[in-house]
Amino acid sequence: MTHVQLPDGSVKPYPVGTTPLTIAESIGPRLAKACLAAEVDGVIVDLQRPLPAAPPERPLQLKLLTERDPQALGVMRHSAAHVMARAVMRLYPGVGLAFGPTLAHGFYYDFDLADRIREEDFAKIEAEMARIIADAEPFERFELPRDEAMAFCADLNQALKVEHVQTGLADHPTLSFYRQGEFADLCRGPHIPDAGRIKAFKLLSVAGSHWKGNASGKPLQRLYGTAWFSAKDLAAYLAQMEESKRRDHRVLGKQHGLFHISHDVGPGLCLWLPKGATIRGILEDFIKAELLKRGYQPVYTPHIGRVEMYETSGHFPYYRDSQFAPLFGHPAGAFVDRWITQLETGELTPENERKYFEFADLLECRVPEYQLAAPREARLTALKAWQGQQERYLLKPMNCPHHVQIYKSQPRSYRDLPVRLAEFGTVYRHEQSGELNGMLRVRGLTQDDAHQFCTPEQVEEEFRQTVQLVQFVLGSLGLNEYRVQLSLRDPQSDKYVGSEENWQRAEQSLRHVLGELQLAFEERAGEAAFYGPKADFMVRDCIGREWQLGTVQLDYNLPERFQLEYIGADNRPHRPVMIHRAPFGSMERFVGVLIEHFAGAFPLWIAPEQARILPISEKMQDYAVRVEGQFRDAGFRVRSDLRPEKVGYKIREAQLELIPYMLVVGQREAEEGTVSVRDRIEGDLGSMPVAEALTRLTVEVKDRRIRQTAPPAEPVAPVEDALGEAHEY
RNA sequence: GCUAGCGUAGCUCAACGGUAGAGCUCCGGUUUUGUAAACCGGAGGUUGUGGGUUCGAUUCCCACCGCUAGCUCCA
Repeated sequence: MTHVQLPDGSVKPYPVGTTPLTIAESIGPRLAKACLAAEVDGVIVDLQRPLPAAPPERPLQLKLLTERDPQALGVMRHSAAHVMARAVMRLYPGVGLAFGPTLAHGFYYDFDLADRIREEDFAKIEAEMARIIADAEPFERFELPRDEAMAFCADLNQALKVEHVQTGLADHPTLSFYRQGEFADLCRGPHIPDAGRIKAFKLLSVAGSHWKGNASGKPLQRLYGTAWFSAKDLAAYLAQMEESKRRDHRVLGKQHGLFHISHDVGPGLCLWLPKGATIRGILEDFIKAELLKRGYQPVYTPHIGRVEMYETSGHFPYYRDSQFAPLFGHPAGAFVDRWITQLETGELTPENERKYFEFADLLECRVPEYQLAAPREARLTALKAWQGQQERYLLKPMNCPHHVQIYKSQPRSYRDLPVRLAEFGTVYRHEQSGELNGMLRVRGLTQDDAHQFCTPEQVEEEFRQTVQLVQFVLGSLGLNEYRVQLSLRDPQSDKYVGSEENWQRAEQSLRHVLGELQLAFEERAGEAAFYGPKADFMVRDCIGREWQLGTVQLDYNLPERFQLEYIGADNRPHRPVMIHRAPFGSMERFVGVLIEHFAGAFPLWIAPEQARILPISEKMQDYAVRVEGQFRDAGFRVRSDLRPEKVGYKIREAQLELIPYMLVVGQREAEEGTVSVRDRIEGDLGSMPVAEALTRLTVEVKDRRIRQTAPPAEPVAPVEDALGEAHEY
């Protein structure tokens, strides 16, 4: 017998091998019909999956999943991926199947296919899918031992699946498959009972991908789709995608003159236009004031630094590929650099080496110690010695080494700690061209950076305060929904530096403080920086999209590498701990996210132009200018629209420019000393004395009030990790 | 960087082998205006760059630059 406990708490016995479906039927036919899958002890399974034995004192926890459960949505989408693959196989015979997992809002399937799938082809694939769904054939699970499974995949001509059974699933003695009509696929499942349960779906896009996500792996075509339990849900999702498009910061940034990326300056290099710069300046002032209150000290550091310093920090060797090339003082600098690299990797043939040697002379790079007959190590030493004597600078990819030098510039006592050095530091990173995206991913960015140097005992308190700062900062901008990701190292990987002990200590501290602050956080292995673990703030915007913004990182490593010290109470030198943190992340990215979050309609305290004075006719110009002066004197960013246009035209324009307040002034206002206030959200608020309007706006700024122009519809919720590692097979 | 698609006036788009067009913006004029668009006129282009095919290229081909989506990456 097995014992099953339902969500209402009741425990009932059933014969072993009973399926969730049978149980559902025993409860009621309507439920049985509505069920899509079941959750047994937290694991989602097929309705037809026999239940294992369980004693009455530890019954199986069974939850029957219907359309109301988000997990069921994930299961259905995975089935939709199978349906799509089946349709593609019918239309493109010989297609190879890779993986087809679910996503937060849909699914994809990777295909190995010589023909190019284009968006024009979607209609016919969707039509084929619709046929398959109309047939409503069941998904049937079956299992095979490894050898048979491999032979089965080979028979189906699915080479990638065979490879995956051999490699990724090497430790699985038996493998499961799902069959649906003529279509069978290696798959962990689970699936919905039959394809007829897919009520609304749509193919979204096609793009390239690689086998097993490896950039050098076999190129595949990835077909993206989404599926829902009702046409209404699908429509809501598509509407949200439209909304994302409407909020695109690149479009709004251009429209409202916030920033510009010029072909002539270079890709990924952001030009802040006056309005964008105003927004950034306000945010910077806001942070600076906050840092002052919290004991930070401002510093400024140069945009370049010696390569050797970044070799010490580890950034240069680790991130070489995504940095701008070093600036060499000697014309042969880059040449010698390549020479060294080739010598080190053994790529250099004796003949080429002779050429290098001759060419070096032409470039007036004289290395007398370099002997072609000498051992390789000696030749390398000679070249490196030459290189060491030359000027070699790096555009700074990180601020930390510079701040470390400031820490080191004087002896430090434990009484001085924590030392908190803050700088809006601009850094340059040569991001891959395909990664660039408006302000969200750029090659030159300014971090609202700071480095805190503290004693090991102070780490937790310092970390706590820093997390609270990030919370305060995000909250001030109306970004109140976020989750914290605790990014830890991948114990398998060798990309991390530093001792095991320090890593454990650092990870433990972060975990402890986050727990204490009662912050919901999830741990992610393999996401840490190479020098330490970090807490990343994943912020949800008003239409439900997540952005990684602020970050707080713990670092026991750089202090080690740079031999940082402070004198302790025992009068002996000790090693401090560093915290790297940036509440916004980068100004570029943060402002980009804010543009999308507010759809360009910034709250009054941030808006580049807070109010515009609109005289009814040219006769009221003098009064308009006088009012403008009064607002400007009170610290507002205002201007007057003195063009000889009708007021309706001026209002329309100001409204489209998302100016928070319009102050209409005509004959009446001029006589009474009032302004007619128009709010961009509420519309006409009527006339009021200038002083009253000033107070109104002043309060709104002081409270940093956030009023959305158009409160967006309830975001379509993502299905989180519905099937975990389902794509593994 | 990879795969695919795309680069036409300041912006949004049309023309797709045969003299490059519209709306908005901009400029000039008329109108002196009361809460989302007054009217008239004008200017604006080496069709991303460089080659090639052709009598003729914005259109077809190649290379480069850039943009977009996705992949990979993100200190």
